[in-house]
Amino acid sequence: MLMVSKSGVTVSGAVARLSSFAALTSDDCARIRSSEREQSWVQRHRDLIRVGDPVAGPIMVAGGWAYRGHLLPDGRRQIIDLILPGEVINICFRQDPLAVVTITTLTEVVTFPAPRPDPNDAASGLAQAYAVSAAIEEAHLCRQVRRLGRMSAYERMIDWLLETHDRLALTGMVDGADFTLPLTQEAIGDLLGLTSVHVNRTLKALRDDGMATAASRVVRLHDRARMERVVGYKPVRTVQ
Amino acid sequence: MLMVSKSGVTVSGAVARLSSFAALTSDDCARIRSSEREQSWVQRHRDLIRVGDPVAGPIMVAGGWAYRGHLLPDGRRQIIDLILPGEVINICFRQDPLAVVTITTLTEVVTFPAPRPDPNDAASGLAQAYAVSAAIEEAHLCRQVRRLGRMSAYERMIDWLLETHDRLALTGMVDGADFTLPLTQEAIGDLLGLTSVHVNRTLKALRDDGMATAASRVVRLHDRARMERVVGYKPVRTVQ
DNA sequence: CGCGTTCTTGACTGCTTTCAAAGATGGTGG
DNA sequence: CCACCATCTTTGAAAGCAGTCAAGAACGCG
Repeated sequence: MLMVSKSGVTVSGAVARLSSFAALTSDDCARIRSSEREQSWVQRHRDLIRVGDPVAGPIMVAGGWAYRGHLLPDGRRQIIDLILPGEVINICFRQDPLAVVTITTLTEVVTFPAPRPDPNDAASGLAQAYAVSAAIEEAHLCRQVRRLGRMSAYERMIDWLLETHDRLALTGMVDGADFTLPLTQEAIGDLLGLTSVHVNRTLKALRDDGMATAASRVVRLHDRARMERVVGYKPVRTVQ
Repeated sequence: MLMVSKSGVTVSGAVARLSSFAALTSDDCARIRSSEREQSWVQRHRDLIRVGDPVAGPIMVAGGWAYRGHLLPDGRRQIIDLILPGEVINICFRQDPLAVVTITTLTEVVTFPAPRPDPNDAASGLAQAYAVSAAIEEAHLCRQVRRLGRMSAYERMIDWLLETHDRLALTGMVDGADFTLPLTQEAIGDLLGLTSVHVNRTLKALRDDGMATAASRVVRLHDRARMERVVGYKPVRTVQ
């Protein structure tokens, strides 16, 4: 009865991800599972949250892909970072905060309110899991800056594919070296600071080099070891 | 007796900055001022904090410039974001956290431990000020991604100069349209994802266009209005 | 089956890098 | 006070990576 979109995770994936960040009580897990009932569907290409909106509380993205992004006055779009199914957004440590950045869906998305941790216990498992999740999000932001500032198109693509595979693995959304990637080449370009034309050429180069293929929404990493070597890849550390 | 480096702020600037984020009690301010006594000096080009180091508590950078950065295996350097005098680093909401990124000094730097907020009162003025500070830091990260991903060298330079002027103004470190910028053109390049040669050319273009000059460590914004128009500049909102 | 979106490829342009070398600057010691 | 040296800035010429423009092919949805 509780269905998620095609690119969705079961809530189990999301719980597994948070559990790997901090020890959740069985009550925590139960609260997450029960809030699944309050889920809402959002069409693709819709704003989930706009800059300046009040931040109501943490939100679980149960299924579908979204992004934090920025539109320049002349129409150029930059995708700041992706939000993958099973990840939690709107984690915030300020009182009565306002959103700093707009979040937009790339696919149809299913969300539900994630349980708020006990405000009197900042050390609770749930609060810690959210804090770690936020820290990892920030680490991904740093990686994104590094990618855009100092890597060639070829390196950016490799680094990002590896990172995305690892992130999806946390919620069990990979199948060996394969994963589903519901992004157009234009969206990939807006993420990696390239044109869609050059994304296409770069993917072709990766294919010709036998490193990875991306066809009909499925990515396969053929030679992960070599990809890691080319960009000096290190997974985002678990930061405690 | 308590001296700071040439590019330093008085602690008053740092207190003013935090006070603009949340209402600090006079006790908070007194605690900040009194911790100034525990200050330490760090030479330029030294790591203040290394990836994986345990995070002891918030640290005030009372004087000097530093950066969060990443070194690629082949020596390329990316400056993720700058840390300006009067800003607080190591703000963290995890239990027993480890540093996610290395922080390195660009100039001689003076730091002292910033007071820890009451762990039982997440709504205290100090805790809120730190939380807002961290949120603004993240907003700057997003701006940085946008700059690197979708702006030309010319636009990046303008956008960054405007942002830096605004950030320095929070601690009273600007003199009208002027401010001191203790960075080499190579460091600016590592920040903006450019070579030092192209930084030089870009600054020349800005000078020729009558927008801004940067000579002997002093930047002057000659035509802020036009600079803002060129890049569609909006200051980082106060995010509550 | 038809239409809009997305992908693919070619040819050409141009912004930024690379390589190189000369000039300015600033700090240090004689 | 000045010579000297390292560092930083400035400029030119040439190469290259990625962007732009354009058009045809493939795909997917109704």
